Amino acid sequence: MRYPAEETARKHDRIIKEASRLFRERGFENVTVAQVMKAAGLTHGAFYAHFGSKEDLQAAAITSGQRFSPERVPGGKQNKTSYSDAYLSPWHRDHPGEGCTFAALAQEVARSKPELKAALQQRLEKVLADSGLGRKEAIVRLAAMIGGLVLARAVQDSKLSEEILESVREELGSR
Amino acid sequence: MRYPAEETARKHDRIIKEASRLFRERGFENVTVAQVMKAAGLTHGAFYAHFGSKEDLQAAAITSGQRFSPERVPGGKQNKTSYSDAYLSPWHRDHPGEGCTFAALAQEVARSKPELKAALQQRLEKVLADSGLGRKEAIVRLAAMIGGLVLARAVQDSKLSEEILESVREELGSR
DNA sequence: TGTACATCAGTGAACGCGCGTTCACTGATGTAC
DNA sequence: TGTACATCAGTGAACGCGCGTTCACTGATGTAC
Repeated sequence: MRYPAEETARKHDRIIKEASRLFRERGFENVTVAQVMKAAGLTHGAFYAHFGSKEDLQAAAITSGQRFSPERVPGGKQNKTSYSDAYLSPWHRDHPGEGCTFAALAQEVARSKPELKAALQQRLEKVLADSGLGRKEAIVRLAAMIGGLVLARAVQDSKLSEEILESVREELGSR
Repeated sequence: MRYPAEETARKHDRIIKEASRLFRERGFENVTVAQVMKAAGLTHGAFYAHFGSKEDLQAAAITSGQRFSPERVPGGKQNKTSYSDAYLSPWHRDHPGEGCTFAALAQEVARSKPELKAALQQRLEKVLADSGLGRKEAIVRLAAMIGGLVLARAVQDSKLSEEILESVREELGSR
């Protein structure tokens, strides 16, 4: 049946939001269209009323997914914690679904079609512009944070994981 | 039919080598068992005479895959180019199959079973030990290199990609 | 040293399952008159 | 304002394809005697 236009738009946003979360959590390949739709409270058949393909949804998730913010980290609302400290926190490591898109999906994007790379690039340019730092410094600091977080997530031993986070935290803090 | 033991061992190594290359190039999920076996000059049915499952092969590829080395970069044999300059070269960016395992597969490993994380961790410890640097400095530099390379691979515009590589290269060079 | 037999890497067909996508159908909304 | 009809988001079954894995079979190798 037909639904009010406003309600449809809300559902559309919900699909993107849930997709963005699930994709970061498990990667594009490990999330099915049906899972996204279920998380959005719909059935999978309705998906194609909103997007042309799963790949279109991936692009929308990269473009419109919410940004990582230190305020999301528990205890991070007090402005004691710097951006890099929040980024390299155990909480961020353990919650990729609520975290940085680059640290979660960049490698998959690197193997994907130009459209996805373009979406990620646009997001990156925004992050660099909003950093309040010089362009080169913003790039270098972001690279270190991403590399550190990715490594911390990929090792088994939590001691080593903490050591990685702390090493990069210290390095970026002492400037 | 039965084959000489030595020949079988050579085939086993070839499977791991080709898998390691293909996995880094396209990611675990985008490489099929049949493709690996074909690259190794065999048919897919023989795979289970060598490995218990695709996941076992992933672990073997991480453990035994060849390391990235500056000598593999064209023009990198002359010791003019430092490790970080070779790592952050356009050649490395464009040849993930011959490149760093962490920059190619760490995000997928982060979402995988403990066995894969353990394999990656072992590899990481070896890299850190062989770096000839202090532990903290080795971690920080590696994180920056990985993050830089991953970003450079994930954007669409080659100008931006070069800018990322150069920014991190400069940063790591000036020490 | 020679002979009989067990082993096992390899082949290629087949199985089973999951996933992206399609499709016939529904019925409230929005529009034309 | 009221009525008739077209629209289209949503449902759930079904399709088609690819992939990991299994299996019956082959035949040279390696072993037991």
